[in-house]
Amino acid sequence: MGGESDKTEKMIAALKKAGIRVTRQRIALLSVLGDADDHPDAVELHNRAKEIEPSVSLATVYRTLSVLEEGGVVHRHAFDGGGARFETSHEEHHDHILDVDTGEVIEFQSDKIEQLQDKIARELGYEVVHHRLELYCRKKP
Amino acid sequence: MGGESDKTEKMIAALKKAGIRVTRQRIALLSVLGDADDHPDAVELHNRAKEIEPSVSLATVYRTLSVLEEGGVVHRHAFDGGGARFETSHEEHHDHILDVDTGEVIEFQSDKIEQLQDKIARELGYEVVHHRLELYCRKKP
DNA sequence: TTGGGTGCAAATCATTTGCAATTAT
DNA sequence: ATAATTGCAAATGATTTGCACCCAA
Repeated sequence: MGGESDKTEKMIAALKKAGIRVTRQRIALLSVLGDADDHPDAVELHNRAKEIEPSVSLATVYRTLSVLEEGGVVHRHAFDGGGARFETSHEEHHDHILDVDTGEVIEFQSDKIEQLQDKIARELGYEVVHHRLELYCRKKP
Repeated sequence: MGGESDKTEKMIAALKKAGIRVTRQRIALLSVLGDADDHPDAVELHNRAKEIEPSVSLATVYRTLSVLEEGGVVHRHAFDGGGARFETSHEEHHDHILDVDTGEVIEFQSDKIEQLQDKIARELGYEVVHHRLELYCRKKP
């Protein structure tokens, strides 16, 4: 009965469905994740979650993030510098541009690049399991 | 006078030119780096360097790798899992395929992908400072 | 000679884990 | 009831750093 958003409700339903216990601290974290449109790290998520549910510990944030990642609810990114950053997984696959000056993250998607990756791997006798493409960029003057 | 390879001699010359002191431990590390065709991490490089110069400490390996990286002599990669891995910088830029089963690293190069990256960034108002493309792959059956 | 370089041990940083207490089911 | 989940603090693993000694130039 909290004021969770639609996105959050869906994630909570996903947990229940997967037989994972829905705790106060998990609801807080899911709510924070659902609202975030940036790509926060664990400490930032902890700070935000504490405002909703002061009892959440950083350890639980880390543990829950791992559970959510395994469940496909969030994606973990290891961008250059600092710790891992997270985002709720939305339908379409995408890669990231990182503004080297501001740290801002922009998402983009390119079928062409994906196809070229597959082609390159195939020609070398491999198939791509997953990949990582990050463009560290600066705003054009 | 040592049994250093051509590659190693060049790196030593580069250090001298840059006014960086050429020490016993640095020669050992450069020699190990010159011989490596895999992408070893700091601990592995330390193990190999100790066989040439038993006095090298892991701290010095890390310190020297940072110096070499700043000097453009080596490249540091942060692949998924474990610590950073290093390679001597060769002329041509390239990206990496990582065999998820064996950990093996294969290099590849694609002008087409680079061009697409630039195009995508440009259309979003950015210019690419540097990028990172890693294909985590499995050998085709 | 002398300031940069080194080994060692202690300090960081991000993340994980053991354990006793709590709580969702 | 009872097994999953939690908070806390201590442990981990990779990397960095302070400091007194050492050695390349």
